[in-house]
Formats: sequence, structure tokens, C-alpha cells
Amino acid sequence: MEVNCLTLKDLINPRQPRVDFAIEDGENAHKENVFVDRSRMAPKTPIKNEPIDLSKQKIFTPERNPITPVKLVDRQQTEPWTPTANLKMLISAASPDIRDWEKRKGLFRPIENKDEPFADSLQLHVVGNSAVDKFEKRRPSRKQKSLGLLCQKFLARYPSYPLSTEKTTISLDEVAVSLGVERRRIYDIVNVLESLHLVSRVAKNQYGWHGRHSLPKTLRNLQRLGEEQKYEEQMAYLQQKELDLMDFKFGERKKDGYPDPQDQQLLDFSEPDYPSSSANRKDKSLRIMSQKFVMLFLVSKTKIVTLDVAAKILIEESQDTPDHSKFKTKVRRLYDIANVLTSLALIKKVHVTEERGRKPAFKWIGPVDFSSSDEELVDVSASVLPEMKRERYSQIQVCAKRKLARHSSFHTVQASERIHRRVSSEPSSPSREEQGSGSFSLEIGSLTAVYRQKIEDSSQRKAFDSKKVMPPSSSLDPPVPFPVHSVDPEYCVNPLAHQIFSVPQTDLQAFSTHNGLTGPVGVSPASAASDMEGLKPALLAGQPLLYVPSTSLFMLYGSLQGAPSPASGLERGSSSSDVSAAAELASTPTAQKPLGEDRQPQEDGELTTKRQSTDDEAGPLSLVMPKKPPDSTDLASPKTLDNREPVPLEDMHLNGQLPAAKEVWGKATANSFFSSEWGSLSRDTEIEKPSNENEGTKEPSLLQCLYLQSPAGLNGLGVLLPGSQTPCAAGPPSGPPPPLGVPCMVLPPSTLGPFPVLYSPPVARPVSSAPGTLPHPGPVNFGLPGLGATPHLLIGPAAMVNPKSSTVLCADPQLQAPHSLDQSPVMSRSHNIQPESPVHEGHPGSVVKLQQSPAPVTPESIRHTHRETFFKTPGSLGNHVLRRRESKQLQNTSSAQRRLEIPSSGAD
DNA sequence: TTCTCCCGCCACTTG
DNA sequence: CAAGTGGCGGGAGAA
Repeated sequence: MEVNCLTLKDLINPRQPRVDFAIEDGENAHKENVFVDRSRMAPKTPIKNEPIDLSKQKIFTPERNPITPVKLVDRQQTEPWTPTANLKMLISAASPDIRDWEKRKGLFRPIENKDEPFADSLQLHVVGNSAVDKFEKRRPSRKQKSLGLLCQKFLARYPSYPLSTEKTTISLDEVAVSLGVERRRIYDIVNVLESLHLVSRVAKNQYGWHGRHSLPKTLRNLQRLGEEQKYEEQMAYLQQKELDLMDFKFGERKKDGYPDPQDQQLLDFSEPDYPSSSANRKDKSLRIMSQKFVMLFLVSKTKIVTLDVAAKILIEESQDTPDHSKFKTKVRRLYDIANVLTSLALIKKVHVTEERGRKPAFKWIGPVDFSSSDEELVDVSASVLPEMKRERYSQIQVCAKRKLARHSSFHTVQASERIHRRVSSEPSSPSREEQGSGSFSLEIGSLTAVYRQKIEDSSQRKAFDSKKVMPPSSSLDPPVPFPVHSVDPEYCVNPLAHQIFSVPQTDLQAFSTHNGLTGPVGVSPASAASDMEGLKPALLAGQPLLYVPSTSLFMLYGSLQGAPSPASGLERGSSSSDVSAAAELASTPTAQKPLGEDRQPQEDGELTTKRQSTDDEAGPLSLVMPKKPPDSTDLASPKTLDNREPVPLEDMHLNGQLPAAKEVWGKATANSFFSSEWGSLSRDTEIEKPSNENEGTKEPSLLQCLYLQSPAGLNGLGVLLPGSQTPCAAGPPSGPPPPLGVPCMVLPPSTLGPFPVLYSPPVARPVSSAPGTLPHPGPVNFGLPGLGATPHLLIGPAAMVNPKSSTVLCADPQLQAPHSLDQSPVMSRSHNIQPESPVHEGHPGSVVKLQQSPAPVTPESIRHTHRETFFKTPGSLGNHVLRRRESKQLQNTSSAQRRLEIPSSGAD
């Protein structure tokens, strides 16, 4: 006990150097090492250990914790506890996840290494100081206990796209125990997930896991509801109004402009209405809030929602008195929701800088375009929001209409004025949408303007500087230098979505700025930042690199507009310049995509979808990142994989993407965004694959693709194909080293010009037995040799790739095929082979597709991340994975899939 | 200081 | 009535 106390003190006063420690340090080092190892062992110990709350961990001392046998042992060994040792122990005992996470960060190693070899006095100090600090870092921090991280862990437990056959039930108790948190926290997660229909309550303490199959529908529905509710207008109104927190703080409602009580009532479609009949409101409160919150994003053209605005809207709807406390409470809830949504890769944190200052906000990074036929919408509406009965729905609609009627005029005028004032200068001519809708479109006028500016402004840099929306400087969003492979690290992180991310110009610029990327691609400073960060790196590793010439592409892109793409092109068609147009599309889902995107042409769906949401992104370049392919590892290593379920999304994406890509290219339309997810998802949903095989096939979708839209006419596109790729497509596993990482890249020379890119594949990947490993982020290096106009890029993944990996890749194609099932096998193939596809050759659009190699060798952790979930935390994942394995259902399935996959590769 | 948001009390629901 | 749910907001870690 005493020792422990000392330790704590030490922690508190790290500075105090102790001679004792000095000596001990050496020991500690060893101990630590040992400890670490044990910790690893620990996971195997009954999960029960985990149950301990992280929060409690702080308090608990080894002695107190009889639970973990490990500790006892450790303790004995390490009698001379040093703060470090203590911390380590605590941490390890606390949660394997954390442990892993930290390990990944490399905290331990450095320390350990240092300690062991040198037991210098210096070290002593070091230990006393830095070491302690480090330990503290290790100590479960608030971040580590964050709902977002917890949610990731939670999500990691279940397949994003479970087979129809597999019915996964979630036991709240079990989950709480396994995740080491109290059930209350699980409710928070589950409620949000439920709002999106990812889960549904089955019985007491039991939820059913549905996965993301219906997510597109749900979002579509929400979007529609949001539109009906005129959330966009409300947002614009609030913004314009600039209701400050002040208003709420003081509990004063502004008279001016503010809707009178009556109006509010009209506005309040929510509370009373939503909670379906009998259900108590409370029950659904968080769910409803979540849905509304999502709606705000979906209707927002900028796809950015500031918390204050969201909170205000919620307060209004709830008819709560707008006092400060209410506001705070709402904001808290919004954070809770946001954390979950972030874990789902649907939103990311950003900050909006306005006149008033910087405001916390979130940006929608999930699928943007779910437009579909009306009928679907209708159907969906019913299914998606169970709580919301149709009646309600109709009521809501009515309310919304009324609301609009009342507010619109008022709203419009003021908002418009204000916005104009801010933005007026904006160069871009208002898209018809904007004009049509009036100022609303400007909801975040400044932002919009900024983005627009960016787009239009040839000098992107300026735009960049001026841009008001910035990625959170903090952890999540470091303005990443061009994201290497994943466009935006943040985005990348989310790979979940596999969504296609457009590359913001800013990013591009930044990228350009950086002459070359070196080092692990994935690792960006950003990664370091947040909890997510830790994960990011892993993700990155798997992902391919993308290089996008910023400006040039941009410019080109703009020019391209002209050529509308036929089919799916509809949405895209507006392409280029019309960011706004795109926005429109986004906003008005229904009409636009009448085509039956769903099934058949997944392509369509995909194509349709992702236009980039907003202006900002409007950039011509769109990157499509399918989620990371399920890791090669998955494929490769059966073990690791098993836990997770497959990652259908990816597959889907791939399939979809390819086709889409083709179309795009063919059409020469510049921007095409697809969300393969959606398209794929829907398919999945529809088509459920009963057999593991199918899943297995899905997994293959490892590939990540980047699309750079290039102007339609680019003939000059430089395409780089890893030689291996083709082969891969062919599928011979063993063949020449398959190109894992990036099968091919097509870059318009012009664009590239500015950026010579070197892509050095990660050097040898760890040869780990693990199969296809993508080059981790680390390995990839970009250099800027001055490439000429000629094809700038090169990717040489193939060389890098291990044969194994290659296999994986090959396997992927096959796997993918299944997805493509819906479509044609050809599609699947094509995507693999893309280079081969005609599109590549002739098409103007420059597309860069990178397939990622799946991945990481080792790891489960990685794989997990990449896979469906993408949840960032790689580290944590690892543990989870293990746990997962334990978990029955999932494991089995996944394992099966894995197996299948492997074979497939073998077949190749 | 502000932003975040964990934590857990306690009221409401449900079985 | 006990257990399950989850609203709510204090208060503290992070930035």
C-alpha cells in the first residue's frame, strides 16, 4: 500500500528525483519489460479484469486489486515499485486496450529501452521526470475513457455489415463488462446507434445489431425529414441571427427576429412529435437528438454544423427555456452524440471561425448523397425511424411547412442580408440553388463563401488562408499536409465509410506545399493528437497514397464541367464549378437519382452519391477511399481476422467505385464522388450473403481507391500501374509480387507537374507472415523529384509488396466479385484491374486509384481498424480483437470468412 | 478560461 | 418491487 501511495505522490510530484528510484530504475526497466509482457498475457486472463472501470483504475492499487492475478505476480517481482512500474501495471491491469494503444504509440518501448541499457543517473532523473510524465500519459486519460473511443471499441465488436443470417445480439451487461465501463455509458452509445438504426432494442438489456446496412436509408430518410423540417433554414436563421450563447446564457430570448412563441411551437415538431406515441420522451430523447443532429448535417450545404446552432435548434424544438444551463446540457448531449457519430465516421470535428470567434463544430464526412427514388424514401421513412410513426411524420411535415411559411420570409431576408454582407463579395455566382432557396443555402454563409472562394479562386492558397472552416487544430485535424494516401488524415481515419473523400483544396495546397512526404504516410501529426489519432496511423498504413495536384486539377476540373456525364452523371453532372450544384443535388436527393442505382449499377448508386458535399470539398478532386480494404491481414491472417467480421463495405465500395469510376471517366465528368458505401450498402442489405463465402468475397475489397477527377479531356493522364496489379487482377497469388498498395495511378500530367511525386513503397514490409500487408503508412515516402510533365507518379507498391500480400490482393478481387455479385463479376474484376479498363486509358478524367494493400501484416489490430470499422484506435482494437475472438458469433463468422478469403487467394 | 465530456445520482420505465 | 433506462448537470481534465 505504502508503495502505492508513494507512487501516486510521485506522479503528482514527478520532479522529485529519488535516489532510490535510480537504482530501481534499472530494475524497473526490467520489470517494466516484464510487466509489459505480462500485460500482454493479461488480456488472456479473464476479461473480468477489464471490467474494472478505467476511472476506478486510478484509485486502485495493485494490492487492492486482487482480481488480477497478474498484478500479484508483478508486484512481487517489482517490489521496489517505481512510479513508472506502478503506472504501467495499473494501466496494464486496467485495460489491455489501453495498453495496446499506448504501446503503439511507442511509449513503452522508448522508455523501456532507455532504462534497460542505461541505468545512469541521468536516467534516474529521466525516470523521475520524463518517465513519470510518460507514465502519466499512459494513465488512462480522459481521452482514453472517452465515449468516442468506447464507441469505437463497441463498434469493433460487431461487423459493419453483418450477414443477414447472422443475428447478433448485444448484451449490454456483457458489453459493459468487456469494455470495462459502466452500463450507463453503453446506453449512450446504443441510443445513438439506435437512432441510426444500427441497433435496435430487442429486450431488456438486449439489443440487436443490424450494422450499417440500413444506414443509407436511414440517412436518406433523415435528410428528407430534415429538409421537410427546414432545418437548413433554421440553421441559417440562427446563424444569421447570431444568437449568441449569450442569449441563452441569460435566458433571454431575443425578441427581434426570434420567432415568437407561436412560431416556436410550430418549430417544435420535435419533441412532442417524435417520441412516438407512448414512448416516453426521455427514452427517446437522446435518440431524437441524435437524429436531429444528423438531419442538420444532411440538410446543410456546408455539411458543417456548429454545436451552438444545433443546441439552439434543439432547445427551441424542445421548447425548453433557453437558459444557459439548458444550453450547456444540450451541448453536452451533442458532444456525446458527436462522439458516437465520429466513431461511425460520419462526422468529424472541425472549428468554424467566425466573427465571433471559433466555434466548435462538426462536419459531415459520411455519405452525402443518398438521393434515391421517392419510393425508396417512403419506404424508408417508415422503416427507418420506427419511433417516428407515419402520422408523426405527416404532422411534422405539416409543421415544417407552416414553419417555413412563417419563417421563410423573415428568415430569408435577414439571413440573406447578413450573409450577403459577409459573403457578398463572393465571386461565385450563386448557384441556382442558392438563388432559389434564397439565403438559406448560405446557412453558413461565411463558410460557404469561403469554400466557394477556394474553388473559384485560382490562388488556392489565398483561399486556404481565408478559409474559415478549419480543421480542428487539435488532435483530429491537423491540417494535414496533403494526406498522403488518405486524403485527409482525419478522413482517412474514418475509412469506415470508405467514403470517398474529396480533397479539400486546402489540403491539396498544403500538400503541394510540402514538397514531399516522407515517413510514414499515415502518420501525421494529427494522428498524434487525438485518441483517434492513435488509430489513424494504423489506418493510414493500409491506405494508399494519393497525390493530387491541387490547383491544376482544380482548374482543370472546373473546365471540365462542361461535359456532363450521362448516366449517373446526373448528379455529378453538374460537376465542376457547381459546387453549389452539387450541393443541390445533395440537398435534393430524391429527384436526382431516379435511376435505379441500387442494385444494378451499383455504380450508379455510388456515383450518384458522393458528390462532395459541400463547397469546400467541392474541389475537383475527389478521393475515393474505400475503407481500407479489410486488411490484407485479414485475408492473410486468419487468426487476427476472425474476430471481425468482414468488411463488406469495402468490397462494396470497390465494386461500386470501379464502375463508377468507369462511368466517370467515360463521361469525363470531373467530379464524381461516390460513396461506394451507400451503394454497396444498399446492396448488401438487399442482398445478404448467407454464406461465408460471400463475405469472404466481400472482404477482398481491400483496395482503396483514390479518384482524382481530372478534367474530362485529359488524355495526357499519366497512369502508373504497378505491374503487379494486373497480375493481381489475374489473381495469381504467387505471381510476381502483386501490387498491393496501389495498383495504379493515373495522373494528369499537368496536374502532376507541380508535384512530382515519388512513391516509394514502404520498404520492405515486415515480412511478417501476415499476408498482405500494406505498406504501412510509414513506409511510403514521397519525394518530389521534379517530375516532368510526364507521368508524375509512380507507385511501386508491387515491389514492395510481399508475395503474400499479393495474394491477398488477388484474393480480394475474387472476394470482391461477390459483392459485385449484384452487379457483374466483371465489375469486380475491373476494379481490380482498373488500369486495364478502357476507362483508364482513354479517359480524360484523371483518376488515381490506389488499391491498398491490405495490409498490415500483423495485425489484427490494424486489420480491425481497417476493416469495417475503421475505428481509429488501432491499438485498442488489437485487444478488442482478441476479445472479440472470444466473442462467439462474430468470431466464427469472421474466421470463416477469412478462411474463405484465403482460399480464394490460393485459388488464384 | 473555455471547451469537452466523464461520471454517477436519481427519476422514470419496464417486466 | 427490482432491474433497466437514461436525463441531467456537477465538476474536472484538456486545450
